[in-house]
Amino acid sequence: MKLLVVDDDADMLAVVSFALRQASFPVVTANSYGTGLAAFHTELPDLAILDINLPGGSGFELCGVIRRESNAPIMMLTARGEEADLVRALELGADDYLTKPFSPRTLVARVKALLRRAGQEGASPTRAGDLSLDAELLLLHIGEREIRITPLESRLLQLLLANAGQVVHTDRLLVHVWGHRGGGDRQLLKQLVHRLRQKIGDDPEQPRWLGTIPSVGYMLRVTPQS
Amino acid sequence: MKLLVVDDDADMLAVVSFALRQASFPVVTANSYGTGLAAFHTELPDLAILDINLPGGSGFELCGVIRRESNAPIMMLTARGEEADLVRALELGADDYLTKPFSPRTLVARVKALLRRAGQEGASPTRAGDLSLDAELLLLHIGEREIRITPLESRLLQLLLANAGQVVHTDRLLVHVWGHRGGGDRQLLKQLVHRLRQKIGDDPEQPRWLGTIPSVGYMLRVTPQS
DNA sequence: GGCAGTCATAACCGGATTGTTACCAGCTTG
DNA sequence: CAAGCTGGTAACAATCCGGTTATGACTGCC
Repeated sequence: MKLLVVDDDADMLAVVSFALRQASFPVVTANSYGTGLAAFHTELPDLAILDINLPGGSGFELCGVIRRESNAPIMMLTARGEEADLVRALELGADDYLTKPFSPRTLVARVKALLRRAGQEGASPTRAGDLSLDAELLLLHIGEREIRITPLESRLLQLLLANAGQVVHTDRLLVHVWGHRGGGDRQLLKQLVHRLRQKIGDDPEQPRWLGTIPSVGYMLRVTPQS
Repeated sequence: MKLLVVDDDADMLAVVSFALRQASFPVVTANSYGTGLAAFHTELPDLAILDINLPGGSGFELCGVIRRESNAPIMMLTARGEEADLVRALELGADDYLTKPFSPRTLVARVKALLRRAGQEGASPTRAGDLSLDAELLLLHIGEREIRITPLESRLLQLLLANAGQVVHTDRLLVHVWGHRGGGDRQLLKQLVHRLRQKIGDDPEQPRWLGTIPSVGYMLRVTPQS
């Protein structure tokens, strides 16, 4: 669970991130079109909050680009009296908007509403590289292939995809997939990874997708292995 | 695709329904808590628009009740300066709100955004592919065939048809058909699906219509199985 | 009462999914 | 080198899940 906030106004950025962090959301920020898009790619947030006026390109364009790559909910921030623009944003794929000024409490409530809705409908496939996961249908797409996976494998992939290209620590995987904290259950994870690797045809020695980082965790590779 | 609008103000009701009908949405209306809830049960709309002040019970309560039974998007209508209440509504499960006065264009845009998000745009409630259901007469048409079905089977098909081509989660089916929340009664669903499959002559191994998605739910296939 | 239709409940089966145990190989460390 | 860690693999057991069948309660109808 991670949120991205893009705004060129430093004060606004501070206020918004503070409110969200108070509500215990991890927040990533950016202050321009370029850095915002880059942050979206590297951080893969679960929700994006975009200002309309951005250096380097409008929030509309950013909204459109993000929507083409992802189904993460998008919330637009705007000044008063730009209703026409708002309609345009919603048609571009934004999910909600707030007119400045707004209360932090409202912001948090609407963010929660968007996340709850997005989470319910897991119909939105998450993707990274040539992998695309449909957590609800329990389907994994690898290029042309379509592979049926189990609920546990889906949960595993969910976390790995959300942190594609980054190492995910063993303990985090255990907590996310099984819920219980603490060690002792590494064996389950070994099995799960092993079965998943077999299913997608991955070689642990030369992993194309599921890389092992000894004594740390696993990582989903996004760049085709050189 | 059907929308429900609940408001005790006749003028508001007229304006809203007119705007939505202009955008070619079928609209059902109600003017109180009781009639609203009843209409929701009988009409099974894909989206509900609720005023906060209703005779017979507040829009909040109605929102909560609906959310407990369905995942249909809910939009709240409210007068200015009730922000605290809005937060409450969003926490209760509402997905969006509009403050009066609002422009019809905004209303339609936000309704569309909600529907797109819910992934139900274009779904037709009573027919899909070569299936067509008459819930009143309890008749199911498959191509040329006409099959008599039971009330429970009708309710099952209703939800599946409304989400044709999409997986419908077991819990949602249970809630829709029997009304109980929570699991434990998967057995009933097994039976119901089994009898229905027998009736329409469907093979669970190679389902032409009623597909099983293990550990998720059932799905009505719209594309003739290759 | 007899009958047919509907629905709830339970039991059983086979396959899929998941948990458990064991063993092996490689690496680090003392 | 031995001990102890790691991760990969295999085999097996327990459990879950959906399909099937059987049975009984309940209803409305003749």
